[in-house]
Formats: sequence, C-alpha cells, structure tokens
Amino acid sequence: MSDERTGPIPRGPAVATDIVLFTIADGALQVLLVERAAPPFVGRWALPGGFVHHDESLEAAARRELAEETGVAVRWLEQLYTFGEVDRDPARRVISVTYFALVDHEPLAPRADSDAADVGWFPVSDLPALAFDHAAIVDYALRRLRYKTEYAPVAFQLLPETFTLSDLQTVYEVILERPLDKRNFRRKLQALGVVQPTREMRRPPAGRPARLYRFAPAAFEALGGGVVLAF
Amino acid sequence: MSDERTGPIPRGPAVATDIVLFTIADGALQVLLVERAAPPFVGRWALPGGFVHHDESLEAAARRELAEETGVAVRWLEQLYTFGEVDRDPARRVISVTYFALVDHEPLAPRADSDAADVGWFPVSDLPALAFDHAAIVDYALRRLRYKTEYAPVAFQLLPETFTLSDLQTVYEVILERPLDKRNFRRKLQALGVVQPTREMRRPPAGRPARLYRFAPAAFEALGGGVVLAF
DNA sequence: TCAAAAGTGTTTCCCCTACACCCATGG
DNA sequence: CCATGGGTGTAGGGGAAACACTTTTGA
Repeated sequence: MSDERTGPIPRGPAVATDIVLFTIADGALQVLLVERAAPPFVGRWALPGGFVHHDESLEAAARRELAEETGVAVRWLEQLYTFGEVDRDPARRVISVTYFALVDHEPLAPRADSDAADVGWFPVSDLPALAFDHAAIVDYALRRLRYKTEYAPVAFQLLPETFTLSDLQTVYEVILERPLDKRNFRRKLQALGVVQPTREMRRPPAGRPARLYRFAPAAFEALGGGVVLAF
Repeated sequence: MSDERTGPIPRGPAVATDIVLFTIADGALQVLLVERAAPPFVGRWALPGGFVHHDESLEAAARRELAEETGVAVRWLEQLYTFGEVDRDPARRVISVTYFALVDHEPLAPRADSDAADVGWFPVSDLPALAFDHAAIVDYALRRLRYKTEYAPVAFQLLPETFTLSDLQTVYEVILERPLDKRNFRRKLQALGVVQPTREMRRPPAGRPARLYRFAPAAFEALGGGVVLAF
C-alpha cells in the first residue's frame, strides 16, 4: 500500500450513489427515473441518487436516497459497480457507487419530492435520453439482472409475497426475453422446493382459479450457492 | 436524483483503491501483500493500494499503484467491490474501490519500493493478520476467483503464454480445491476449442514430453458469455 | 356450452461422470 | 529397464428439452 494512504489526503473525487430500481408492470420491465431539477442536465431524466454523507455507509446512502425519492422499502438491494471515469460528470469529478434494487410494483407509488422535478417508471425497452453515463449504468444493471435471474432468487423480489406460478413464469419471461415451457418450469421449481403452496387461490376474471405460492427462502439456502434456476 | 448532486459538495469520504493480486507458485494460490511503513497499522501486512488521484480513473489508479509496487503489467484486472463502511479505517473515512488481478508467476519479482517496508507473496491458506478490512476483501476476491474460474477464462491468466494441459489442470485444482479427472478435463477443453496446440513440447526432468498449448481467445468469444468451464 | 387460464407425464437426447492402461522419454 | 509424467476411450445415469390434452371456473 502506498504511503499516500496514510499521508495527507489528496484533493479527492466526490462520492455519490445512484440506484437502478427495477419493477415489473404492464408485462414489462421498468426502471425508476427522476427528472433533474438543477444543472447539469436540467430537465433530463436520471437515476435516483446523491452524495454519500460523511457518516453513513454506501448502502445506507443508497437506501436513504431511495426512501427520499420513492418512500418505499426495496425488496432487494445489492451493490452493482463503481463508475469512476474522470469526465463522467461534466461539472466536476464524481465517483458513483451504483446499486441494483428490486421491488414488486403494487405498493409503490413514487411521487416527486422537493429534490426532483418528477419521478416515474419507464420500460427498459423505451428509455428517454439519460443524464451523465446513466444509460451505461442501466445497461450494466440489466445484464446483472438477466444473469442473476438464472441462479439467484431475484425474480421473487419483483412479485408480491404470494403469487401464482404463472405470475412467476411471466417475470422470468419478461427478464430473459424468451418463452419458457410451462411444465418444465413448474417441475423444476417444485423439484428445487423453492416455492411453497399456500391454501389460497386467486380467481381471475375468467378461467380456472390459480393456487398462490410463497417463496421458500429456507429451501433456497439449503441448496447452497450453486442452484441453477436456468430454464 | 437528489439536489445534493448538484449543490455544494459535502465534506465527503476519501477514495482509495486496493488490489488483490493472485498468482500461483509452489503449487499454491498466493496473494501479493505489502508491509505498511506508516500508521495506522504500521508493520502490518496489507493489500497494495492508495488514494485515487483527482485526474485518473479508478482502473488507472489501480494500475498505477500496482506498477509502483510490483513493476509488473498484470494479465487480468477487473473491479471487485467497493467497501465503504464508515469505520473501516480507524483514522478517517476512506472508501476503497477494490480490484481483482491475476498474473503468471514467472516474470514477477516484486520488490519493496520507497512506499512500503516490504513486499511478498503469501499463500492464501496461510495469511498473516491484515490491516483494515483487508482480510474480508481477500475472502471476497477468493470467492470471485473460484466462481469465475468455472465460467470465464481466468485460469489462463495465471500461466505463461504457453502451457501444458497438466499445468492448466493444476491451476484449476488449486483454485477449486478438488481433484479433476484428467480425461474429462482434456476432452472438455478440446470440445470447447479454447486451447490451441502449438508445435512445441516441453521436456520434463523425467517422463514423456508434453505438448504446449496456447489460450484461444477467439474460440472463447465465439461461445458467448454462457460458457461453462465447470469440471 | 363456451371462453379463458390452470394444471399435469412421458420420451428423447445429450452431457457429465467414473474409471485403467499404454506411451515417450531420460537416466 | 525402470521411473516419471503424458496421453487416450467407453459405458451408464441424470437432468434438460420438447411436446398436447384435461380441468376448473365465470359468463
């Protein structure tokens, strides 16, 4: 380690955090964006985020920013990547530690608070022009989501606590962008034991009622990290 | 995004980078450590690293620190994780963007430069007490290495440009900590086409000469991200 | 009775695994 | 000729993939 680590702190970069929050709505994958109210990039859409305070951890900063701008406790939050190109902010040197977050759509009603002009969900397939390098950050998050869907229990975080197996299959199909076989999908889930049937059913507007299931974290843990949820 | 992003920059954390550099030597996985010459943790072993300059990217900072302390161009360098707990440095708030690096052992001869009291390779199975949260960082890097070995061409980066298939198998065995079947290993490599035979052979002190191979990045790319190198 | 969505088994094929002997060389 | 490490094939089992019809309900 260089002496610099212990010498006087050089005039360093500022540290921010930006969050890519996904949900599923209207059968599509959506990202939460806020409209910038101050320069640079006034009026442009951007990821929610802000500077890290001196006395809070990175994850705490991400949660605080999310709470301030969406008022919602996310279901899943993990660090994504740290973007540190010198010129990524035209005004000054800012390093952004980005986070990847998931919520189920229902309970979320993002509203603009004082910090942002507007807030909204945008389908990932049709995003507006974004501020800074945020388009690259969303791309990176999308790759992580697709990748992670195949081996970690992230799809469940995009659904309410109970869900039908068809709901779950739709989530996989929307994220992976390919159709899955219904019987293989269900067999695999039940073989792994990662879903627990409840006693309740959901009655659709038309058609046979569907059983509601619940994610079984215990069963998932027992399988260790090497679970393959690839269908 | 919060207004803070555009308002006055709060007194923020300092940004450092630390690098976990692995190699294989004496049939074991080894990490490069430097002995600290200044407080805190004087005399303790730590990962090579230092503060990020105002005008260099994160990766550039990592490469610079490595060059300063080892004089070697690494074969593989990727971002690992950003550690930002408030109290991870007892003296002041420092956020560390860590990197994961690989070299083949041969050409490397790390020597202490003016910034560190001493430099050396340590087997991961027998590390000294480390400064800061560096033990956790090494753990994290180890998990990444084991994981990545199974689906990305990282093992090749721990060997010279040409190598025997036995060399390569040993690298896998050392990293994964389990014996592999020689025939299955070789069949799979050749089926994937990720190794190219050269015309040269290596003559061991005793025994039959072994063909030297070279990594075939082109074949690897062609397979897309979804290659499974799990044996 | 019709429309709509839920639910259910079997077969095929490929890949992973386990396993043991001969080959080329140097001393 | 012996010791050392290099190199090769096959058979069996398990999981993934492909595939279509019956069931339950509301209108």
